[in-house]
Amino acid sequence: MSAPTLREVTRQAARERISDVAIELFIERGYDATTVEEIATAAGISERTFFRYFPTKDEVFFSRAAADTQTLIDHVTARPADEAPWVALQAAVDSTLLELDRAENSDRSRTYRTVLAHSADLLAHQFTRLSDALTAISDTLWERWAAAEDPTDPDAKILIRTLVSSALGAVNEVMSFAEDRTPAERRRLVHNTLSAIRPARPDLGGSTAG
Amino acid sequence: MSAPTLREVTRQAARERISDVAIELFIERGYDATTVEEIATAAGISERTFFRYFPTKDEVFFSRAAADTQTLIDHVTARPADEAPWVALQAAVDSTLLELDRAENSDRSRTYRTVLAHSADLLAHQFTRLSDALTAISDTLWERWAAAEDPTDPDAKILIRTLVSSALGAVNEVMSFAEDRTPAERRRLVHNTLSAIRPARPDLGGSTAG
DNA sequence: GCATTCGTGGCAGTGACTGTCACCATGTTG
DNA sequence: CAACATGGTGACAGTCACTGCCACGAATGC
Repeated sequence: MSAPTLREVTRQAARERISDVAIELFIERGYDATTVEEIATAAGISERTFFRYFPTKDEVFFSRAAADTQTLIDHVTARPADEAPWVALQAAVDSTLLELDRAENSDRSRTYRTVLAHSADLLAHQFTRLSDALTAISDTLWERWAAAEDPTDPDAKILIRTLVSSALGAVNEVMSFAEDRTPAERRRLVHNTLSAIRPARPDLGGSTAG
Repeated sequence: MSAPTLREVTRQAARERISDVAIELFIERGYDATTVEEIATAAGISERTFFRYFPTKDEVFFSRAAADTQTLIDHVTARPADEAPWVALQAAVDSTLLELDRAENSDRSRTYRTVLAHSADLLAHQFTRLSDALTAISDTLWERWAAAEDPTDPDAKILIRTLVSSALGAVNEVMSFAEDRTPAERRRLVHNTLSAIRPARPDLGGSTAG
């Protein structure tokens, strides 16, 4: 987009260095047991400066871990605009999982999940992040649906939200409770679960498989 | 059950008095803007004593607001043990909504939702509470299913979890985004949404309506 | 009457933040 | 080159949720 200033580049580099150090500490001793002061000292800065780079302690974790939900959002956006919401969503979930299961990605995300699972605090914030993703995806799908159908329909938005909620829930459950399965197995589980859902109204995208 | 000690009765009374005062303050000036010290002072106790009655600040809120999820759990438990998971869940959701929509209940829960919606912090904890409910309900349904079918099936537990996740998600979405509808309308929305979900496997409870 | 136990308040401390200020290294301008 | 504005930084004090510790007083048990 716009030319990044020297300052912006430096700042971004600093951010990454801090989060590298932080995540290393999180893995080593857990999120809760790591203080911001320790992160700052390990990164060679003061605690005050840490908070100039990250608004909260958990942001330093999610700055790296949030890639997954963003990928899903991107894949939804990449779908053809005239596709029905539920069809687009299913396809986006499929292709997102396929992408995330690639090589080095899965190592990284397994590590993050471990850190996440050991901190109730972090987990709580993860839920609100999922909730934000739900809103982002639902809004995108709703706008597209509204352009083609009836933008004044009062039920559509909420029905779309529940569909997205189900999809995110399914992915989250499988990722959390089927860590030991192969990526292909996980994808199959998610796919089967989503296939069993047929939107309450055909205009939202009834199953194409009859 | 067991005879409540005099101490237990006094303690419970104190807890209720504190949470009454606290929730009044939350409504008046918002959750985040209310400090524990203010609650304690208003209740005529010290801050230290407050934390002997409630482990955290949000607990004082949820001690009153958690009734809804507990009602759902109860209704699931009340279902016949041999009923398929998804059938039991749908029925439990229906009857729970019916019960919660009764008279004075809905005023109270609207107030709570208002407080909740204005605090990101509180909302995050609400999600973890929903997650706990998800686990409780899923465990109950799984145990029943396992007794009748195959307890060693590796997929069952996770498939049940995704079903419960969808159900809770649907209820949550409707309650959050259809506040302005009539209770009957909300129940219809939830019911329709859940009817559109057919478990990936018939043993988990395919729709009875063909 | 005395000891034990329990509920309470006071107080100090921790950890995540925020506001303020002074310092210093920039880069800019005359 | 000197005066100046700009922005990043650390030090410090303060807030708020929460915890551990101790001492006091009141109810309880023998």
